Amino acid sequence: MITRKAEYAIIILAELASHPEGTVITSKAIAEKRSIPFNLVVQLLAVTKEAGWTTGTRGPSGGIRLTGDPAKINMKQVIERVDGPIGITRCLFSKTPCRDKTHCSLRNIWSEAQLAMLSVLEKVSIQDLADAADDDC
Amino acid sequence: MITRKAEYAIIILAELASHPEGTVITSKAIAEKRSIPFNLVVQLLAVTKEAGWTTGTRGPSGGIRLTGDPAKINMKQVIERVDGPIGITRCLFSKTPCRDKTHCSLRNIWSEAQLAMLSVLEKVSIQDLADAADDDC
DNA sequence: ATATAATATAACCAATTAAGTTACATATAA
DNA sequence: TTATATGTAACTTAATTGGTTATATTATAT
Repeated sequence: MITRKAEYAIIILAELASHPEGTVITSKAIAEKRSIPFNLVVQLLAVTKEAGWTTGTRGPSGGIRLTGDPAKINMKQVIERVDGPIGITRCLFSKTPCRDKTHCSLRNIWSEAQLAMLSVLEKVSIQDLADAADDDC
Repeated sequence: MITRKAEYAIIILAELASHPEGTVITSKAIAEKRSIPFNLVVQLLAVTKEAGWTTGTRGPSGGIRLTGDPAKINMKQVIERVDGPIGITRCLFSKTPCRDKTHCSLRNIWSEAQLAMLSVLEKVSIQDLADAADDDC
């Protein structure tokens, strides 16, 4: 399962993307605005920083901002950064050869199903999400 | 995540489907042939029985057989029976309205991604898997 | 300078879930 | 009537998830 943390990270990035460029927003403000536990925001910003997507400036009047283009960050990338490799079944994590032919063809199907899912998530960027927030629901 | 139990159930059903009609196979034989813990086979056969897909006859020379047409059982159905409702994110389980618009559009994307995955799993039947076991890998 | 507001980092914890086990009950063919 | 098979339920253990706590570090406003 895609964890809540990954979902939070996506929301945090979308929040940052919807802010005027050049301005910063504090972790606390993000946490309050998007109803995410403050400590988790901080924790996840460490991940996004590590990925090179965000930077923070400390001290009073400090805050967080995006470093790059949110149109170039897609949902799959964020999920993988936060949760690690994606696998809809345990089977897809193992690198050992198939146990038998049924198992092997099954693996191909898991793989196909997962690719179908990921192709959707790859197509949606953080920018898309920031834009969507303006549309009707 | 799709659990290993669901995967086992699929393998068990495929094994049953690849047996000559009218014959039975014991739980123990299935367990050994497919390298699934015997107790899990028994546990999962309770689920497939409940679903109306298998029946067992007890006593010596007893065993398990399919009740219906394996072409009419698809992978999604089996997964849902064993694991319960499928959801690639926690979000998709909740029935509460969206917290905000970003969250809402995000939910739509999760939903779309999940549907893409499920449409693959819906298309593959137990019969397909039993047939595939004969093909090359 | 220094107090304060902010990010940064790491370790910790409780609840849930996954995977498998154990124990026992029931039915039936030989 | 006994051995062989399925059926049912409760239990156990390890990993994961979601979140908390604690502490360190940095930079600005006064």
